[in-house]
Amino acid sequence: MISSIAELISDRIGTMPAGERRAAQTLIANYPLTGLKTVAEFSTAAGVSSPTILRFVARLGFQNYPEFQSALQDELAAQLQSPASRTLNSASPANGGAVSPMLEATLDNMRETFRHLTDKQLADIAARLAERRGKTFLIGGRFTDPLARYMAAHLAIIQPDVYHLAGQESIWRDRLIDMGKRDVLVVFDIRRYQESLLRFAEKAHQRGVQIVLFTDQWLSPIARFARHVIAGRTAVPSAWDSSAALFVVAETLIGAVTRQLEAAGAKRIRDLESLR
Amino acid sequence: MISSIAELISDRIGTMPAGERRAAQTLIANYPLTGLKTVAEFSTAAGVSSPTILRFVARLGFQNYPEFQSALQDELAAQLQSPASRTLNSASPANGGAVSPMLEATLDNMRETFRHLTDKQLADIAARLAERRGKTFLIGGRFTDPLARYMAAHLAIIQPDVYHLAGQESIWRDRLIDMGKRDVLVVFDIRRYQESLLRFAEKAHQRGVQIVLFTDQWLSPIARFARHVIAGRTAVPSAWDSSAALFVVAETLIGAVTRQLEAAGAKRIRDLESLR
DNA sequence: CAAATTACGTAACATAAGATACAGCGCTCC
DNA sequence: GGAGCGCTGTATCTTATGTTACGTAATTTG
Repeated sequence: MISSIAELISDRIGTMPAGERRAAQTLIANYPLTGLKTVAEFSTAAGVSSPTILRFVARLGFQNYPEFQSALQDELAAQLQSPASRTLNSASPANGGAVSPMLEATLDNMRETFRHLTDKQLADIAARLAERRGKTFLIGGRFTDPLARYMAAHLAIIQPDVYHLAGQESIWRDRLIDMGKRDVLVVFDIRRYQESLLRFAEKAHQRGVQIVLFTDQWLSPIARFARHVIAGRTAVPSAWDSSAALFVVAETLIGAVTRQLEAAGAKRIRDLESLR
Repeated sequence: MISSIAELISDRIGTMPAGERRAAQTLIANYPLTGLKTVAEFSTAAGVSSPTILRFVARLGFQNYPEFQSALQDELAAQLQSPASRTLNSASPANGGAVSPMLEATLDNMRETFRHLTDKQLADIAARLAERRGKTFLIGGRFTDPLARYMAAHLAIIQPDVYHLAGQESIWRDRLIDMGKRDVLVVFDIRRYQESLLRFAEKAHQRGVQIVLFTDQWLSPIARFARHVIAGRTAVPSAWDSSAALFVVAETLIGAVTRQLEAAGAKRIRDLESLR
């Protein structure tokens, strides 16, 4: 079974004429980057003419050059998104037993998620959430609503005016009237994206509410209205998508906000304690 | 020092207008592949127009789009040649910030949690949950209730008689009357352990209910009554404990139960779809 | 050794890509 | 509430990219 283009090439390189073989070797030499460049660049890199390159990709079975490039990009995307295959996880060496591939995938998802997330982004979002000028609303979809609850439960302790929007759509909608420019709406929405959330986010956006979106790597349509977008990896060997990466980001944010509000928050926590 | 384009983007994303920010977010979401496609593809992926993409790359300091793509390719080439540096340097190398320790601690927690958890234990619990002789109840504490909800939301799809116990203590207590030997109660309880949960678990235990307990490494007193105990690591450099490890265990279990119920579950899911 | 076939490059072509000009709109700031 | 500014999208244009046709050179075969 031939799965990658590299394999396909080495499979057929024996039957190729000289010029095309040079093209093949050049591509393999620093795969797959040469293939992502233009035909002209590829051809000069290989020291052959453009038509030779085109005949080369035609021989591989592609209809035209763009199709060939798309295939390479897809392959690259698959590689970049699941480093699992190559990353011989150094941190869990003494693991003779087949520990859950689920765990491995989840750990990879988290690393990947944070790789695409800079400290600055997180700090910006934390600052926004810590800024006590307005209210904070949290809402989630079918499976992600618990994440919204989790975050709300923590934030509500360290600062006032934190509200989790639960229940029926009509209930949230009525809360829109309380929402304005100074407020923040945290939305969790992963595939399959929910129409109701989109409608709600749009209306909130129209009212000037700043939206922080937690979504998956394919980006919920709500990204359109969001001030900040956090794209978490969700792919795991299961029938369900994993929200674990988003959960960790949420915890990280909770920690960051807590740190920023330390002074004020500490007093608040003392006050809360004394209320019990 | 700004070394990668991803950093450059997150550095300037704050100063960008809405449309360009969407472009930036889309690119970061699956970096760098979107940037290697054509302007048209990039623009539709981001939901903006082509000129916005071009303005975006111009703002990053590139003369034109091809120059931008070349830069991305160079970066990718460097990455592909030394896969080791990928996981290390990542998108946030200069990590004076407090983000990475949080992630590292969380990842360690998960590894530790699973190290103390055998495949057999997980399989046993999954089997118990998949066994459709009785009902499944889920309940959680102040911060862990969302985990119970999350698990309930998934289990309820693949099998009947799954109930999340929410709201006031008196409400759960009344549900005890429906619970018996054939039933399973999943409890989430981490420090500071809640009296109310303990009381409830004890009564359920007296009625012969099988208890599956998610707790921290210090073990909630409910462990005394539990048939299965999952002890997750919770320590992170934050004012709060982390429930992330328990979350991942929960997801793993959801996956395992789903697999066991595959045949029956698939039919059930089809039936559900047809109800919409 | 000669003839035919295949491979390769040059050059012209068509197409699709990136770039630009401009107008409308929304937003912010008086 | 009004004026100004800045952002965004549509439509147009230009560039350069991929593609094809054709002639020449190399290679193989009878």
